Amino acid sequence: MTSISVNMGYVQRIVTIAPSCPPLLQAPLDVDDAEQLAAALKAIADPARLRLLSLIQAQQDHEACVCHLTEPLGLSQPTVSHHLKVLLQAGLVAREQRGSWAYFRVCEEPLAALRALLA
Amino acid sequence: MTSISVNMGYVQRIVTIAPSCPPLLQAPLDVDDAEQLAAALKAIADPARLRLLSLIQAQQDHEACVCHLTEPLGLSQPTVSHHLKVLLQAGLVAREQRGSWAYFRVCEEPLAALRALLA
DNA sequence: CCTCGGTATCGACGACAATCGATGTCTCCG
DNA sequence: CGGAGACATCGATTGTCGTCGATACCGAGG
Repeated sequence: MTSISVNMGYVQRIVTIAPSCPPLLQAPLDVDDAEQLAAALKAIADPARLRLLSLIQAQQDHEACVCHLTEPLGLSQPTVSHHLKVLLQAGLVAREQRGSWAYFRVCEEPLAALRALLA
Repeated sequence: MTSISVNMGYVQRIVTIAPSCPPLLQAPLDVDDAEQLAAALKAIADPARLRLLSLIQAQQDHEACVCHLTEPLGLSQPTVSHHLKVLLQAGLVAREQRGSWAYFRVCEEPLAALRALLA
């Protein structure tokens, strides 16, 4: 089962794209599957979040803390933190606290699952 | 070259995802590439539009006119027309007028291009 | 403890997008 | 040419989202 958490408005909740959810063009999507897939896609349909994923992956060791991301992104620290939260609750990044710093890594599995559902 | 038209706000414009645009996790995305990719993703990050693509593809002959889509979608005709316009300008569907009816077909190439960029 | 620095949350604001009813446009057909 | 039907556009409304400054939280080090 492919599990993807998504962001529904500002009320965050966890959903699961069931194994029965067919690829987009292979069978008519029911209402629930469409909403879940759309929510997952919304999590990455933002230039700041796409650049965040790309920037994190571009670091050596493929991880970064917030203070290394605000300046290359050109966004304020609260805004970066907000986008990381969206990505975190979408399951697209993982967070690890080490001392005072929070390190983020990209999770590639949900991205691969999304790719598969676009077929 | 992979050409994808996208919807920027309500001002529609055509952009091209250049061949130099690297897959998301293989090199840091520059600002323009990120905006274009996000705009293309936004076109499909909507449950109504995902269901539209799915519904059109589920018809025999893989095409449908608007009047066959409003009822299974549960949306008004102007709303369906609006979503089809977004998909049309994103290059994700093609429109063909035959008599009084407008037939829409899914374009699979842009979807494949999007999948490739998520790697 | 108390401060300091990194990060998250809050509240507000402005922009955008999904939806609909009303209306316009175009095509076919009598 | 005039009516009917299919579809697009317009205008208005409502909800959502990206952004930031201010502030709260929290671990580390003196």
